[in-house]
Amino acid sequence: MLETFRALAEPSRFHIFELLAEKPLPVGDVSERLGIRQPQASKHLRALSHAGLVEVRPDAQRRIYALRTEPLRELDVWLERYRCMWEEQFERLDGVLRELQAAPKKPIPRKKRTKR
Amino acid sequence: MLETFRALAEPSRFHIFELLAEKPLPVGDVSERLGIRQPQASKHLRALSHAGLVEVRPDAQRRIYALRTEPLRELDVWLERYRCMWEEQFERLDGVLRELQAAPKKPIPRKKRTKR
DNA sequence: TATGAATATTCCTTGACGGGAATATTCGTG
DNA sequence: CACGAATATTCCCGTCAAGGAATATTCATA
Repeated sequence: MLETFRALAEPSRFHIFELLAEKPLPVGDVSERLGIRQPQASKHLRALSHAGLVEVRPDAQRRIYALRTEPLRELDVWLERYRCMWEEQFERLDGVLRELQAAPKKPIPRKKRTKR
Repeated sequence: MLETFRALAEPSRFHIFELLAEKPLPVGDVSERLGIRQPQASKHLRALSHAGLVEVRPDAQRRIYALRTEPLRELDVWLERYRCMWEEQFERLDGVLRELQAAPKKPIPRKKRTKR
């Protein structure tokens, strides 16, 4: 879970991941389509692989990288716990705002920010 | 999206997020229950806030932090694109393995890893 | 308005990480 | 078995982020 987040938090890796969503690609194609150098592509792919987000299939000297969606399934399972809070969220936010604006118990502070 | 990943990739922040899933808490309680110092708690909460994952409600000198699930909704939307690949994934993985083991076109390499 | 509680911010140091360049490795082929 | 293509690894460097300690800020209250 944390590994998944860490891996996808990197812009290039996220980009690579989405690129591989179309279809599996060898390292060369990835580096070319991302506009990054081959070593970086290899590094990022290794990171993604370490996180279980991609899998490798050797093809001669090439290595075809393809998506692995299992970590995403875990992510989905984790999200499941929060789905029930989605509608509730709006109500609470709305409620809080309403409460704050309708009945300000505290007097308005006179100190003003002069930062800008 | 990237911000969400980056924020939750940090163990302490992930922990805080899950803690706040139970109920909103002031900074002191967060730092105490996480076993981290107050300044770090404030910092992490600021990061989470910057990522839109929590919201603040002032209460006297205290600040009550509560979950915001909207980024998770975005995450869910993003996941949507990959859900259709979940069953497909198993078939493909199975297919590749079957193909590799049934008809190895390439001769088995004689170089053996002596790493271990 | 001085005080204490709760929280935020700053400064500092250190370790992790990404990019660049060079080099090593793997693999098919002649 | 030497060579070239594709990829991986290593070394170096600059940056960024996290933790620790100290300090600043905010707020209610007496």
